[in-house]
Amino acid sequence: MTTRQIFDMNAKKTPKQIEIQQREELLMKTAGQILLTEGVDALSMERLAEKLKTAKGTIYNHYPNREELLLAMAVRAIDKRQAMFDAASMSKGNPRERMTAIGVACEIYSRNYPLFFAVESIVRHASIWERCSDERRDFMRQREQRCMGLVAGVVRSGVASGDLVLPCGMNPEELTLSLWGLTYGCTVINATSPSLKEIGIESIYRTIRLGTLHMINGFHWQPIWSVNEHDDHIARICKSVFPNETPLPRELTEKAN
Amino acid sequence: MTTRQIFDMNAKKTPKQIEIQQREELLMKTAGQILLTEGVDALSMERLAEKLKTAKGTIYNHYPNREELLLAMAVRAIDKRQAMFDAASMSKGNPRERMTAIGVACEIYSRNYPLFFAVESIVRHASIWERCSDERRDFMRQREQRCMGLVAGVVRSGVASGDLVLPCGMNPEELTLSLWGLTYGCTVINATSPSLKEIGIESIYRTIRLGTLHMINGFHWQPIWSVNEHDDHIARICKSVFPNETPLPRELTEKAN
DNA sequence: CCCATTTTTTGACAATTCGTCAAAAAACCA
DNA sequence: TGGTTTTTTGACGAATTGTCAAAAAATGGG
Repeated sequence: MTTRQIFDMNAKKTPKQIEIQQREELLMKTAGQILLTEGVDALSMERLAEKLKTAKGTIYNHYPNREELLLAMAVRAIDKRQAMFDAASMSKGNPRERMTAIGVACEIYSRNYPLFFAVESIVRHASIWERCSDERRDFMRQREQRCMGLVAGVVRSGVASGDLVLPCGMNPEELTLSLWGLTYGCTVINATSPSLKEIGIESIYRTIRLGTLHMINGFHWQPIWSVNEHDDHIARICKSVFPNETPLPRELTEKAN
Repeated sequence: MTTRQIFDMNAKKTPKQIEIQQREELLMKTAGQILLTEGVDALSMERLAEKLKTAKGTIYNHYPNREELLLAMAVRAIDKRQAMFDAASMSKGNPRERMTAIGVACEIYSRNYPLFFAVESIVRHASIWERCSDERRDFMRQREQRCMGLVAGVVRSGVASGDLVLPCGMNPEELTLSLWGLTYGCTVINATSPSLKEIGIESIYRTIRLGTLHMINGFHWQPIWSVNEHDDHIARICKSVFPNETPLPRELTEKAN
C-alpha cells in the first residue's frame, strides 16, 4: 500500500524512508506557514505541492485528503497542549495552585503557539470533522479527553484535600468544563472578533484571568486568592513550571495601580 | 443591476418583486433545512437551486456567493438573539435577575433554535468570514456589539445600584465577556465533542448554569443565590419574560434530591 | 390588447480544486 | 548489473464555484 509509510513509525529502514519522514516534517512546517501567512483557504494540496516543489500525488501519499492533513496538524497541536497540561497537573503546590498552573498552560499555549491554537479550532469545524476517518476522530477525542481528565484530576484532589466542596451534585468534570469553556470561548471570540479593544477589552487574557479567578473563588476553593495574589502565583508558575517558555506578563496588577 | 432587488426593502412594487421577496423567504427556509438535515457541506448553491427547482443563476441573483448566503442566514439568527436579549435586559427585577434573564435567553436560544446557533458558529469560521464583503462583516460586528452592549448595560446597573463591586479596574465589558465566553465556549464544545456524556457531563446547560451562577456569586453580586434559588428564578423568568417559548427544564435541583 | 423596453431567468461555460491512477522514474537488493 | 518493488508524477474525471449572453417573462405606454 502507498500510505503504509506514514504509520511506519521509528523505522530504521532505508535512506528513502528516512527522506520521506524528513519530508513529512517539512510538510507539516510548510503547511503551518501557509496557514498562518495566507489563511486556511490558501492551504490547498496544490499550493502545498507547489511550495514543496513536488507533485500533488506525493502529498496524497502522505495524507489521503486535506482533512487528514489538517487533523495531523491538530494532533501535533494537542500533543503540545497535553505535554503542558501534564507538567501543570504534576507541579508542586496545593490543588488550587496546580489548577492555576493549568490556566497558565492555556495562556502560554494560545499566546506562544498561535498556529497550534488555530489548528485546533479549524479542526472542530463541521465540514472538516465530518470528513475524517473514524480512527482519526477517535484518536483526537481520546487526546482531548485525556486533557480533560488531567484537569478533572486536579479538581478531585481539591475535593480530596477538603479545600473544595462542590455544590449539590456537581461533579469534577462539570467544574472542569466550566473553566475550559470560559477559557476556550473567550479565546475563540478574541480570535474571531478583532474589534474587542474598541469596546473596552484591552486584553483577553486579563479577562480570562479575572473570570477564572472569581469563578474558582465563587466555588470557595481554598485558599481564596486576591487579584494580586493570583498574579503573583502566575508569575511564579511561569518560572517554575514552564522555565523554557516566554513568561507571561502581569495582566491584573498593572491597571490596579 | 441585478442584485438591487435584495436591498430594496419594503417595496410596494410590482407583483414580480413581491414574488422575489417571497422566494427569498423560501430560500432561507430551504437553506436552513439543508443545513440541519444534510450538513454544511451539502449546502451548495447547486443543491439549493435543485431543491427550489430553479436555475443556479437565480440563486446568484439573490446572493453574490455562498458566503453571503450564509451570512444572510447569520443575520437572521443574530436578529433573533438580539430580540431575546432585548426582552431580557428590559425585564422586571433587580440587575442580577435581569442578568439571569439574559442567561435564560442564551439557553432558550441554543436549545430551541439549533439552526440559528449553528449558523452563528459557521459564520465565525475563517474560511467564510474572510470571503465576505466588508459591509456584511461590519454589519455583523455591529449587531454583535449591540448584544454585548445590552449585557454590559445590565452589569452597569448592577454597579450603579451598589449590588456589584467590580474588582480592581475590571470594567463591565470584561465581566460580560467572561460570562459570554463561558456560555459560548461550553455550547461550542458541546456541539463539537459529542462524547461529553460519557465523561460525566450529563447536560451542558446544567454545567453552564452552575458555572455562571458561581462566577457571579464569586463577584459577590447581590443578592447571592443558592443553587435552588437560581433554578427558581430561571423557571420564573421563562414564564414572565419568554412566555411564547418552550420553557426550560429544572436542571439543578433534580440531581440535588 | 399589442408591442417595445426593461427585468429576470436560464444553463452552458471557464476556472478552480479535489482525489485517482497508470505509467515513468527512482530505489532497492541479490 | 538487472530484475523487482517502491515512489513520484501529472494528466484526468468529477464536483463546485461564479459568469454571462441569450432566452423568457414582466412591465408599461399607447
